[in-house]
Amino acid sequence: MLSAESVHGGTTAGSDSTEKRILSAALRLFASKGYGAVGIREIAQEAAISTAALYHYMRTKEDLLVALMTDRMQRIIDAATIARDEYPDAARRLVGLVRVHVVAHARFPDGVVDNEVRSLGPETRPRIIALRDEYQALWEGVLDDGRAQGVFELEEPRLAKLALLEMCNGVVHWYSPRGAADLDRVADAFAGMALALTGASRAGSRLRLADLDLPPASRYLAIVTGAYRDAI
Amino acid sequence: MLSAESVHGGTTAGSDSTEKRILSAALRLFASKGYGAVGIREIAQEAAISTAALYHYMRTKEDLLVALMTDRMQRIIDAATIARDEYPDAARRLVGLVRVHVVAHARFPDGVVDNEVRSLGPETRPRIIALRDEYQALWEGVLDDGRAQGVFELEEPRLAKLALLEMCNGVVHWYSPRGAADLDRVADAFAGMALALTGASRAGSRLRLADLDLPPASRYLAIVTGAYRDAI
DNA sequence: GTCTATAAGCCGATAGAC
DNA sequence: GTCTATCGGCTTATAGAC
Repeated sequence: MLSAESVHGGTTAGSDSTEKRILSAALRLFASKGYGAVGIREIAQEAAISTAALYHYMRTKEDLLVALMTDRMQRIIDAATIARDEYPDAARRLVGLVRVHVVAHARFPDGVVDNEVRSLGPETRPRIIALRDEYQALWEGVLDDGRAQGVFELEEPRLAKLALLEMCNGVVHWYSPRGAADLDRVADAFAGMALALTGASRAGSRLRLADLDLPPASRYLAIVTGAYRDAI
Repeated sequence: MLSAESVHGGTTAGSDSTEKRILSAALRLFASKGYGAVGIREIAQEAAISTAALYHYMRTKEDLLVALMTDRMQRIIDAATIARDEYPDAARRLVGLVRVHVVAHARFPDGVVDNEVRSLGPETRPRIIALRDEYQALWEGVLDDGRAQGVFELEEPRLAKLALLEMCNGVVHWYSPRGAADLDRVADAFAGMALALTGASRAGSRLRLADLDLPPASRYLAIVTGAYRDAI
């Protein structure tokens, strides 16, 4: 049966396992057309098997969605945690979270997680919501720390968290790849806007991305591709 | 046949016209479940008519979506234009756009416009995209003016526009009404964050919402409810 | 594990009576 | 303008052979 772990690769290089082909096809289709608009025939055809064979790997179509969402959430939580823990200060931590989120959403179809929670039934929804809350807690923690340290100036940290996340989520709606340099540009522009939005400052003057002496954007690309290794 | 104008009321108070009931039911269902997940039987039942009668008012299900999206886009363009033209300076204009957008998205199911463009066919999509571009041009104009006036500090105004719009769109995903005072609080928090994100400043110091001496939030609520009068 | 065949029901849309 | 009845096709999911 499908599970988050089973998304990871493990077959000999060259030909993907049937399971991985199914998950890959489903993710691609769900992301582009929406869960409700994708039929299992379509998934089966894209994975080059029959619809009946599909049911050897999954119990219901919704299981497929849950497996994909769980996998994506766990991967981005992993990547975000790594990025956060690389620095102790809230400003650099925030930049890490933004860069990871933007890069992950631009390079992988992670938008399904944000958009398809409503497609989940009452039994599966709470599990995904819990993962989403875990991820949001990461952001909330950084914002609260930054406020306590006097780095951020936020009147409504909870609303700021939601604003930042939605602003970064939006990337999936308009970003289309134009090379790695372009992705870096977008990720850094968003990191800069996040610093501005949170009112980040040091010694009374506005803190900009360039002031933080961070490693090049490729560092964050590496974190994301690491956490998404063998991802579908 | 359905059109944006026909959404406006005109019947004697008390009982809505069949047309309005249909549009109202469709909008509510599309917004909560997504266009693809809603059947015409469901719309018909919610509007208390048969599916056949539905086809007296529309040609296809997609027509229904197009009519709703066109209506919403035109209304928010109207409201945003009014809010923008109340002040000549870019900072107050930006605050007006943000407040109108947040209030409209929180009080009306305007999220369909943002989320369902992918459900449109190749014939209807360009018409909605054109309206969306018109609305975005309003935002872009304010950002460009503010930059020219030295009020905003933006390295990537086009990305800033997208970030601001997505951040405001996100309100539909988490906002649930807790009274008018709460909506004002959210709208003003977002206006403040927009000023911060754009690096708004005057005489070298950061420009905050309170510095702008704007009328109470009810003014923007009035603009929105005016533009959305008789809206479904 | 994968197939063909099919069940049971919903899909958008239409015919034709009133 | 609204109805009942229905078309052809698609939906999720299953039975049973191999």
